[in-house]
Parts: sequence; structure tokens; C-alpha cells
Amino acid sequence: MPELPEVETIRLGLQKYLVGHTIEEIEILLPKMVVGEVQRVTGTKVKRIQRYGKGLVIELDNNYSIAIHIKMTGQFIYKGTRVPKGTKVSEKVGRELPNSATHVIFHLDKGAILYYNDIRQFGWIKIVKTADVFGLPFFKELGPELFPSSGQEPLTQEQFQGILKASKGPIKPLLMDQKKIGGIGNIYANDALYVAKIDPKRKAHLLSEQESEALFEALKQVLTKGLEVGGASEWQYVNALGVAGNYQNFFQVYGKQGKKCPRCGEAIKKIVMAGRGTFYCPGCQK
DNA sequence: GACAATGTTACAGT
DNA sequence: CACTGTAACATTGT
Repeated sequence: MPELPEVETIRLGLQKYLVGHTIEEIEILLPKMVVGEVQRVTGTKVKRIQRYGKGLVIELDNNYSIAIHIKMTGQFIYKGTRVPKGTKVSEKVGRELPNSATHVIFHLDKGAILYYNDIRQFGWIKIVKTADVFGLPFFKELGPELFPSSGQEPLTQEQFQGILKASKGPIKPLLMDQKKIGGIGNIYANDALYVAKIDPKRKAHLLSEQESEALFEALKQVLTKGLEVGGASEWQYVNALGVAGNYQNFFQVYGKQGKKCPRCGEAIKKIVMAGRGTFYCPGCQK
């Protein structure tokens, strides 16, 4: 999944296909994936799907919610009669469902099924009272985001500048810090810094007002593109119908080490920052 | 076999 | 206490 556009794409799919269904039974094949009051799910109807940063919340009609983080390799795949004819499931899902990566199966009314697959098993599913979702550490500490989908106030340019000014460390890890700004991960952080022509190693508080403004706009630009094309499916990500996204075809610098920068011709460089692959053009990112 | 992979999170150190 | 960096989580693919 993984970053805001991917999770939002899943949310839109679940909002369209899952809402209104009754969860008749939750079948848990890998017990550690699901924690909380599991028995509360049985017999409830799905009310709506919310997204907070990279987290998803399936709200049920009994004041309980299913809070989810799919981390790197989680997939939600919906199978039901309402799925449009001709929908092509990506090979990233694997031919048959359930398969070895399937850890939770939601049995729905009308014979529909929702599968949760997660190859690396890093994701989590927590059953809690809807009122307690924001007591969960991930949601409680989540910073504001550029494209909130569930009623939150969007991050403003002024707030963004304030966050940069308050941070002495390098700009790139800051963009990915979910406690400061929600929803941005490695792909979009790399690409936005390229679009804004800012070196990822620059100290956040030393960026000029113009640079911080350019970066804010660049983030909006790359996230909008990601949303428009249904997210990036470089790895395991697929939407709620099992269909891959296309942002990987629009990567600016992510995964392009050694390739020529389309802007200045210099070779894209790969370094490691805060343990993550970092891609930038030494020629035009200053 | 070594290494890296969209993300948190716990822990050690400063 | 606040901040920073590293390892860990588990699996697959190169």
C-alpha cells in the first residue's frame, strides 16, 4: 500500500462495494493479524469507510469499527456479484483466493467475500469501539494531511512551513514522519523533492519560504497524480477489486538510480536516509 | 547467500 | 525528556 493515494483508492473501492453488506462471519486464518473484540463484528452491517493517513477504518452499525493498517503488502480484495463484468484481477493477487497470503476472510451476505492478504504479515486489524479509534496510537499521533478524506482539516501551507521551521533534521525523513504530516511515504517523498528541485539532505528549517512553498505544491502535484491513476503498484499494491494502479509509470526519480535526469541529464543517485532508499538528481536538486 | 522492498514501532543511545 | 538512528517484524524476489 501504501501511501495516501493507494490507501484512498482502496477506501473508494470499499466504500462502493462493501458498504451495506452484512458481515456474517469473520474467518481468521492467522490469529496475530486480528486483535480486539473480534466477536463484535459478526452480524453487523458496514456503514462507511474512513481513511486517516495510511490507516483505514471500516465503521459498523453497532458502534464498533475495524481499524486497519496494511503496511507494505496488505491487500483487500472484494468478490461479489456487484463487481463489474470484465474486471481483471492483477497477477499480484495470485490466481486463486484464498491463497497462502490470505490471513482473514470476511464472509458477507449475498455470497460476497472480502479477503485480506498480506505477504509480509506486517499489517494489523483491530476491532474497537468507533469512539476508541483515536485512542489507538497510530491514529492518535497522526499529523494533518494534504488530502483528508474523512472530514479532517487539510494541512495548510502555513502549517507546513511551521512544521519545516520546527525541524532541524533533513527534509526527506520529515516528509515521511506520520506524526508531523500524514499519508506521505517513500515514493511520493522522493518524487515531490525532485519536482520541487530540493536536495533530500537539506535541513528542513533552512529551506526558504519559496522552497517550502514549492515543496508544498509539489507534494500536492504528485499525490494528485497518484490518486488520479489509482496509486503505485510497483510491489504488492492492488485496489479493492484486485486491480493494479499505474503511478509506477509516472515515477520521477523513485527506483531510477543510474538513469539520466530528464531535466538536466545528470545521473539519478541513490543513497540511504533513515534506513530508506532515497533517490535524487544531484544536478538539479539543490 | 546477501540484500532490499510502498511502513510502523520498539529500543538504545545522545 | 526530546530527538535520532538502528534493528525488528516475515516473506519474496533479484
